[in-house]
Amino acid sequence: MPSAYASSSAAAAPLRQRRKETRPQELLEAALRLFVEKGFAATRAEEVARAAGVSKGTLYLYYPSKEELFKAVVRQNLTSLIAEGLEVLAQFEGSSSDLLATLMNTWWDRVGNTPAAGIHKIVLSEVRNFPELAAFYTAEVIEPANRLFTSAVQRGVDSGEFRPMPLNAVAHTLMAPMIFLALHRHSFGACQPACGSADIDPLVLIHTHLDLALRGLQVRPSGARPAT
Amino acid sequence: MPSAYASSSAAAAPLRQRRKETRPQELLEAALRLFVEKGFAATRAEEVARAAGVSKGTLYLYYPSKEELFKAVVRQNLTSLIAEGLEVLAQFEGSSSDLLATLMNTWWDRVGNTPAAGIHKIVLSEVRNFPELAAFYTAEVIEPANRLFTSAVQRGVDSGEFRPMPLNAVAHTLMAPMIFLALHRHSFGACQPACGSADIDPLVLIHTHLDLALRGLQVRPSGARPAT
Amino acid sequence: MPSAYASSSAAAAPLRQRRKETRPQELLEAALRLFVEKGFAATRAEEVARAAGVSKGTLYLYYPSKEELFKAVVRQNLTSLIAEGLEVLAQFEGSSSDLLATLMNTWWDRVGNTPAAGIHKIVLSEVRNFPELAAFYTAEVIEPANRLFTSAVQRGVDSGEFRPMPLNAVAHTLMAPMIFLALHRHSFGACQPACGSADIDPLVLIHTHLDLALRGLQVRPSGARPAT
Amino acid sequence: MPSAYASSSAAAAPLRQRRKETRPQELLEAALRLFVEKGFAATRAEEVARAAGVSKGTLYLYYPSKEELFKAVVRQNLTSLIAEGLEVLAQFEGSSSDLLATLMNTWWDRVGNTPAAGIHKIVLSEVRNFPELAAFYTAEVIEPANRLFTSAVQRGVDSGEFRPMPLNAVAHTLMAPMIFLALHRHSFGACQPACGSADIDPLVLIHTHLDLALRGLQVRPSGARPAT
DNA sequence: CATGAATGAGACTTCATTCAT
DNA sequence: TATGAATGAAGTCTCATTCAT
Repeated sequence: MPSAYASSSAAAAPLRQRRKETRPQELLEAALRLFVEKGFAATRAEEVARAAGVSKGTLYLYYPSKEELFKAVVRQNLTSLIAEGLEVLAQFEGSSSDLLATLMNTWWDRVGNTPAAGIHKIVLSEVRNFPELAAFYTAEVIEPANRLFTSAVQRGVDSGEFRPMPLNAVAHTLMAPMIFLALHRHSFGACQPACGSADIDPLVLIHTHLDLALRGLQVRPSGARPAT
Repeated sequence: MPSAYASSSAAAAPLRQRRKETRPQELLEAALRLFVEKGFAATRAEEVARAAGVSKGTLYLYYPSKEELFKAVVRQNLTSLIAEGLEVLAQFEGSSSDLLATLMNTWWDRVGNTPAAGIHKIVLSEVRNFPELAAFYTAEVIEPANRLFTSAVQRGVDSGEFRPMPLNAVAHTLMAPMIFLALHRHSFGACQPACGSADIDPLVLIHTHLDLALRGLQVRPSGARPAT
Repeated sequence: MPSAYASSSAAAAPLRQRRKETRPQELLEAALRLFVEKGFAATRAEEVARAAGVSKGTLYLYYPSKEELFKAVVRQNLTSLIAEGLEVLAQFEGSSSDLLATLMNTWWDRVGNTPAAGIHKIVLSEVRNFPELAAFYTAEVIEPANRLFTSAVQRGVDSGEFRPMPLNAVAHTLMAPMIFLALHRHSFGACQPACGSADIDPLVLIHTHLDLALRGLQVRPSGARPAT
Repeated sequence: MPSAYASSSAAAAPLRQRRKETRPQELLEAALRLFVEKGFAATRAEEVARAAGVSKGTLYLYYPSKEELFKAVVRQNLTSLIAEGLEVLAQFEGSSSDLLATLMNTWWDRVGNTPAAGIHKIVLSEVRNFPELAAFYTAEVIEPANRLFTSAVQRGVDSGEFRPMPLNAVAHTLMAPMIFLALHRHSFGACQPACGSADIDPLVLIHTHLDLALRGLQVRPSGARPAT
């Protein structure tokens, strides 16, 4: 019965189709996790494929080489990283202290505390072997993040809320403790519990860091309290 | 022609020099440089040997495996690091603000600004593949450094100079910006000039960071100025 | 020219044949031959692979190490050996002298005169470097073979056909000349013709050995003649 | 004081001299033991040197290569092997049965039960990688031993004591059980106790073997008993 | 599209041999 | 003569990549 065959294959097609479209995503997720866990070189192509539920050959159907897969992982995770931050800044109304507090807490919730934070660790570890990624990552992640925090600080200075200080250095100082914590959680933190600084409570860290930094920034630190 | 012979033999470096005493040091130096540059996995054993001016086999005369070489690099560059800081703390006389400023500047001069700073980057990148290294590094580097800064802050709190705050979080916040800068200089910073946050002047960063942090810490931040 | 294409494609053997089913057997055969010829250590893994018509990597697809390949060779060539003899013993009807004669002739046909006899030579040569192989080979080959001959002699003693004698020593004495001949053929015998005791006709040896041994064993040696 | 120096160096010289002359012997002994234990390929040149109490370089002062050392080991141990047997045969007076019994017991005491028996195992294991040894060993050891036993049997046949039988096959049968036992003791026997046929008592074996073989050989086996 | 058997360049490591001391 | 540091060819094994099915 031709019609029966036709309808059955027609029914199956969408599933295949959907599969085909989600494959890259599944591969990138598996690759991200494994690259973060074991590093680029120590992760075998077949491991990634298996973790994504496909065979070795299929991986190469979507990415021509392990290196290209690596770059794709970085690129794909960058778009989300960037989108996160810019959203927040755009429509914020309130004091600049509250803005910084919101940025940090949001970053931690949406990036630092998710597997995506591992992306920074991989890039940090591997850029020297993938020079082309450097400019890319700098332009797409580091610079925007810098601008984000720089702008937030500038906003506070303009309004008279913050003391005037070297913006780049301040932005760096504001971001470093959180990113550094995320880095450590993806390296030392993965071993024994309480190994390294993994025993630091991220929320306490953010609160304390804001407490310190805002008091340091504010012209009149008296009443300022970070909003957690 | 005697003179010809003399000059030629003077020019020809001996192919097989016997230098058991200095070899380990030379190998460790070459290994440090290459591991920091390319990562552990991407550095071939023979490269290290050649960089140290010896053959592949000679490397294995001194270190039984590439992994042990790596551990030796870490160990050698750490022993001195730890001692430095503890000394400073022990004999310091002056305000705790000045103590923190001194610690940071010293760290930058002796570690952050030397190739040894690259060690932290390698360890961060590779530690998940070397579980035993994790415990070692945590015990020998991370914990002592934490204790060092924790003690310094505690000293300030005890003397009434600093506000009481969560010590671990404060210590982390104090160290992160500097170490993070060092990490970046060994990854993004090695590519194009002014790529990443490599364009931040370390001295400005330290000064600004201290300015912020001390003002945040101090009970009476009015007159406090970091000593650079 | 279609015919030209056809003939040329028929002549060109496919470079990458997929034959998962038959590969292990081919590899084991090649390994047996080479190990017997050159010894375990002197045979390179790649040689075995090439001899089986595959590449180095393919060998490791089927056997995780050269040592495991060696063990597989031993196992494969042994399982059948043991079964053979036990069967013969089980269903034999006739005098014990005839049983011994049959066992020896069978062993020579199925083992001594086949490449499998070389196995004993390899194991003998290499066993001190493979302690676990020693236990395996002893349990799977030496002990069963001893039991086989011991039982056959015991059978003759029980029926009054043979004199009572130390069974282990008799079994050893019965097997030694044949195995020893096989050993020599795989060592000295492989060099020049008529080198060593390779010039001994195995059939004459077996006949003579049986003639001697049975006459020695039998209570009434008068009429006994080995059946060749 | 020149005289003091002179006399002291004169006193030391003989020691050195003696040392120099015993070195080869010490090296050969160490090499024999290690080659028997681990095989030729698995024995490192440095091991041999250390076992002989000298450094790696010194070994090469006496033997130009590991292969030559191996050949020297074989050669040196052959001369003694051969001498042993020929002596015995020459001046024997008594029955041929007693002669065979004497030959076997002597061989076991002087060869089979000494480390020198290991020589046969090494040669057996390695001849195929050292073809030049084959002819040498055959001519110097195997053939003489064959002649020795062949002659003894011939002697018995000539005197009417033994039945006429194929001499080569009889000689092989007579020697095999003892040599085979020695081989096993140097391979399987070195592992766990009671591993392989190592649990056979050599004296029981020889006695039983002679009991069997002589009874098989003798025209009138009635009164014959091997003299142990 | 998907598979996984097959490939082979390349990495780590060993060790026979050399040679400066 | 004796040493042992140094060498580098060679071997085992891995794994990114290809391709017949």
